[in-house]
Amino acid sequence: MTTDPANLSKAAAKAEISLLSASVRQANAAYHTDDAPEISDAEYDAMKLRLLALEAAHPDLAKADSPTQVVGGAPAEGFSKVRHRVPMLSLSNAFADEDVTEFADRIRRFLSLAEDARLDIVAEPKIDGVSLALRYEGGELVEAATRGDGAEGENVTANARTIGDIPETLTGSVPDVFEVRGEVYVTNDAFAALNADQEARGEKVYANPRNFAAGSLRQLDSSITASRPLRFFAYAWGDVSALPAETQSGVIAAFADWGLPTNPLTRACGTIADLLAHYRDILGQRATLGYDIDGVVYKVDRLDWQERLGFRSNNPRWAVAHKFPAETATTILDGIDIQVGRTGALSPVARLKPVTVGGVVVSNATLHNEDYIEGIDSNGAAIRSGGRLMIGDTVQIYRAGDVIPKVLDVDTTQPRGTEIFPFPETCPVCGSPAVREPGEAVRRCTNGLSCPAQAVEHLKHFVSRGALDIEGLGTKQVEVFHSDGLIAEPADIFTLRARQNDGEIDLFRRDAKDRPTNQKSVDNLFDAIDERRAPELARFIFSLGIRHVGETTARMFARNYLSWSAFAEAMDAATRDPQAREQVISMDGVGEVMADAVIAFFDDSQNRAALDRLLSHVSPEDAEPPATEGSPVAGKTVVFTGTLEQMSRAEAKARAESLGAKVSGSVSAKTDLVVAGPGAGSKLKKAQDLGVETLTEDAWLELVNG
DNA sequence: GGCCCTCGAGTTCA
DNA sequence: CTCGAGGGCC
Repeated sequence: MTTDPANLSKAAAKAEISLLSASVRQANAAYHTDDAPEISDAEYDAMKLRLLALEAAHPDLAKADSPTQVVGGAPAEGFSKVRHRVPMLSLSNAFADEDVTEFADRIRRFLSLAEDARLDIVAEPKIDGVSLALRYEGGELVEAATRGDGAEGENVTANARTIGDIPETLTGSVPDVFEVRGEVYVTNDAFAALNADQEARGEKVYANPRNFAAGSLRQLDSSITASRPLRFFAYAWGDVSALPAETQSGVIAAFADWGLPTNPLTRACGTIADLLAHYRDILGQRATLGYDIDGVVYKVDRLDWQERLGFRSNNPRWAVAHKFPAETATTILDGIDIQVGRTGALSPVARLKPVTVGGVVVSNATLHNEDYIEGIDSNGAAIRSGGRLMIGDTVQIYRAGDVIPKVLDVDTTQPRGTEIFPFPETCPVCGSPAVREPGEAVRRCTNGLSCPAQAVEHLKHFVSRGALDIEGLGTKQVEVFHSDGLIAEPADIFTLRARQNDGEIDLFRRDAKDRPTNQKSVDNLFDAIDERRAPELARFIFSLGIRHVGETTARMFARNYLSWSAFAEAMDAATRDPQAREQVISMDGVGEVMADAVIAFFDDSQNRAALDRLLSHVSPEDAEPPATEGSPVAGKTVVFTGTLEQMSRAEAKARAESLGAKVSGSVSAKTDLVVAGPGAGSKLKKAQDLGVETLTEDAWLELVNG
């Protein structure tokens, strides 16, 4: 029986506090380092509550370093994060047979293979579950992580250990470090039985097996995970010290030898015809497999080719997911609303009579733009048999990629709606004219940041994950702060603390929704804001919301100019000097449209004023120069021209950039190196005229391969 | 001028 | 996730 904290002597309280602090700290460490909690969450919570009570009764004994003072990361608040050493990327999709043929053609082109060269491809069912990365060291399971956003996932090791299919120890000769990747899923029978059980007990009912698997894997109490019949298939790998084979199929075979479950329908195919036949075979077995699949995954078998093919920004070039036709549903188009985006784009959204598609109730669907409602694409071709959408129409919808609801077609067997939706020619938020530039699909509000909708979307973009990523300042908070007049532009975010201290504003509102409800959360927010006063250069450039400048382009600018001042000066110069503008355009990946968008941004006095206000609170960090150690071409500007025989242009560019070189499209005095294959013309001549060093493809390969 | 690849900006629901 | 558009090559 525990004693009321207030009745304890000072000495007894002090002793208990020190004992509990040590236990809580130990539990924290055990949880974070190896994710094998030595005590249950309930015990942990009880200890922490007792500690809090003691400290409250004896404030003079509460130490600054008490575990109760540590913010974030406590087990009760969720899982610790795991950074993936090799990113967990998604796959590009194929829907039609032709997409698969194109996939193979693209690979042949990239590798410069003959059209009839043998290209073995492994096909396997795409399991509709949750991706999981399992790290084995010395053959022992040491860590399990969810995919998360691909770069960082959650540490669910304790839960993974409860899954029968996942071996604690691998058998046979396993490399020192081997990160196995695969899918956690649940069989349809088990899902139905357990969901019925959940319902009978009045607990959460899951919409579909995938959600069930995801929900089960993310239980904070791993005894709950243990009670769920989760299964696992291994099909890929991440960080490894060595590979057991030279082909995809060889590695999968090794997985099976090591005691990992692999999918029995995995097969290497020598021709596209084989591949498509296997696809149809799997599609035919779909209903009787006993677990959900949503397509077939194809991977290039040879690992040396996989390595050469490499990655696009978001997915590997050597794999594709051939998706099954999506499930559709029929409902009524009740109306169309217009949303105004960050760039002023007017986007129509369909309001639908709620309907279940693929286990989820859908009541909205994107309609993209004016033409889409009319039933035509950007070339004016019909995109559906029913023609223009009318309010009241019966429509067929599906979830693109099993996620985004879309209108597929009008059900013309049903009575048609009668009301035409007149697409507005003024902004529904601010009333300014909304114009559609000739040749463009989108109609935009012309009021810029003076339009409240654009202003608030701009703020949301500024704090979003790829931009400044301010914790505690999400979509909801930005909306409320904006409408309550606390922030009008990004700079205002950084004066919140000062204005609060001066009593100019009061963020703290116990009654208002989505406003901080206590001093602690206000302070946390201020701290999170202060943490972003020196943002990475790339994030800062992206956060400005310049048209055509997304995450990738911002990163490219940052890599190129390395500091904010260099970037700003270059853009500034380009507003006055046509030659400086040409220099911007000469960057690989930047053309006239992008360059002019950035230049126009810097040329606008309102933007400049807002930027100056922001820069009085924020100092972007200089970007890291690329890793140049041992690279013979670091920092050099390289141009490829002519036909490359041993590698594709894309491959050459990726390789050069990974060695710290800048790849440009045109030759100038700033060019250090021109790599010329056969058939090189004007660029080679210009290089020779300018006295720029030129290399043959062979010489280039020798240089970079050392 | 046309084709292919990539990026940006829009989107849903739990 | 998808569509439209920009950039670069042929």
